[in-house]
Amino acid sequence: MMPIKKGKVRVRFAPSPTGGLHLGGVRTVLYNYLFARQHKGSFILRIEDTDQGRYVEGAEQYILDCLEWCGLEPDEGPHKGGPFSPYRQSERKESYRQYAEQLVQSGHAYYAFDTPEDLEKMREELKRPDNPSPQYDHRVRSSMKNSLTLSQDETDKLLQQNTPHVIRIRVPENEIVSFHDLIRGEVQFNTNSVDDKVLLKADGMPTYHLAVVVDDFLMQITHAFRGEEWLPSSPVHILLWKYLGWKDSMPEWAHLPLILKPDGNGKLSKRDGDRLGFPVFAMDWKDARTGETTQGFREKGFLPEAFINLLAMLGWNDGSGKELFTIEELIESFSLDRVHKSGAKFDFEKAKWFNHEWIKKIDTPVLVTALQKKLSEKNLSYETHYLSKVIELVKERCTYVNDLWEHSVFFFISPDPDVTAIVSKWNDEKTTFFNNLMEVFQMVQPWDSVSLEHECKMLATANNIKPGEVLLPLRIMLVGGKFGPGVFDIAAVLGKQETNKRIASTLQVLRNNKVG
RNA sequence: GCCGCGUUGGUCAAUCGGUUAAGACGCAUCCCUUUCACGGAUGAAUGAGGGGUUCGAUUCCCCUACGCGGUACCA
Repeated sequence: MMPIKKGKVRVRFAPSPTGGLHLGGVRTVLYNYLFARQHKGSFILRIEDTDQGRYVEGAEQYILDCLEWCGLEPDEGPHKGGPFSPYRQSERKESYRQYAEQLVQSGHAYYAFDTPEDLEKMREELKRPDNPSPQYDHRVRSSMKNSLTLSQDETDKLLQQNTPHVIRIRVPENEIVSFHDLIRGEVQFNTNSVDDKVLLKADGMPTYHLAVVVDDFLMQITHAFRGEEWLPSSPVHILLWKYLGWKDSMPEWAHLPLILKPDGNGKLSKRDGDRLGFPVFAMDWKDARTGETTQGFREKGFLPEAFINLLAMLGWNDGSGKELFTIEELIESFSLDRVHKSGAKFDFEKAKWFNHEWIKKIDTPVLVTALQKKLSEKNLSYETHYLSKVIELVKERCTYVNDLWEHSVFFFISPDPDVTAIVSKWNDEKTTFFNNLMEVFQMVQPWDSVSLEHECKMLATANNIKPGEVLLPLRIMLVGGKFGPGVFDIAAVLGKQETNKRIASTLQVLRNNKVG
């Protein structure tokens, strides 16, 4: 059993506005959500709606739509408020400066007046083959223009003149920062390899480093889950919790393994999806810069249940070999100590398998609704009862929800039978047989698959025809080609009138064909 | 370069010192189905390398190799 902090569990998800909700992002939300639900806690959505200081149109709505589709409803968030409003980054920006100033007062941060050019010059001058990217750290800060090297008067003067400046954390020399990660155990860093990260930018906006710590503290977050790419900056965050005097309120950390591209290694990116032909976003994602839209899992025809299921299994399992989980079962059995340490390559074939399984498993009405939507696009309308029967027959052959239509068109539109496969073997005996079959079908009671098959085969035997010789023709008459579920199942659903109508019309086609 | 994290079949992975090293996806073959799928059966395929510790290491420790992540006034 995982040691849980005292007090109510509070977890948060804080997506950036420019990335779309990709696989890794959704998995992070999912694990947050599962953990919160399991511990009867709160799942908080804190949204970043600005990028480089500019408001990103539609970012918030996109995130909310994705979460809704996935069924991962936050308990607190920008759209529904909560005790720690506001939940939008753009509405919180005013409050960060005081915390940065507080750190300056206590000696754990300092003002830095270096211009971007100064920084570039420093990096260029200190660059060595064995140190290609020099950091602004305890070794170099003494030779830079900041409140540690300037006198108090000079500093005050620069501040009064509104000289552009940032506030940087003053990382101590040669100290060990260690913390416990719920997934990785004890993790240690020597502060000598940690640089003096900017906390407050020249435009007055906080960097992520300051913002997460302040926000997590103010929102009383108890458990912080994020991608493994954040592990290297965690010592900065730990130091901030300590220097702000909040060490006792620091959340438990969990750095989740990365989701990797299927070929080669490396983090999965949007480009990999484009390149390899599969979605990486939960829903269609329109890139604000290029105006390009990339297809999402929803639009591709994935069931949210399947999407959630496959994502949950990418980095976690319950140890029993079970792979199909409902969200309730996931809440029940999820545990952080069974989350893997290493990244998992995304396998789209396996993702398709999950969806296929879920299409077979999900309640028919869900699929009926999906099919109805497609039908209304075609200006067709059928009653639910009929659609349910159709879906029962075709769902097991569908990988995507969108396949339902293609696999069932012939139930709604009379096919144009492709007689090429049967015309060469056609003869008068078969014409007679099918004429008789229509008469037999007219009488058959009850109109179900078993009776139809029985009557058809009886008639064939009586006419000295092998059943196999008439089965393919019958299929082509009813569905138009060599595909689809069992012929008699199809006939049973189509009904007496429609079945006979299709037999008759194909007979007509064959007659014309012969004449022609 | 430095710092950190990781390494069981092609992929996802079980094993928490003793197993013929599960299972799933994919692949191959066969069966079922007088279509196509579904389904069933079978098969090929795995502990990065080297040292320890131990009666015994895939499992614990160290080194090496490899991979990934970070090294920004991006997140």
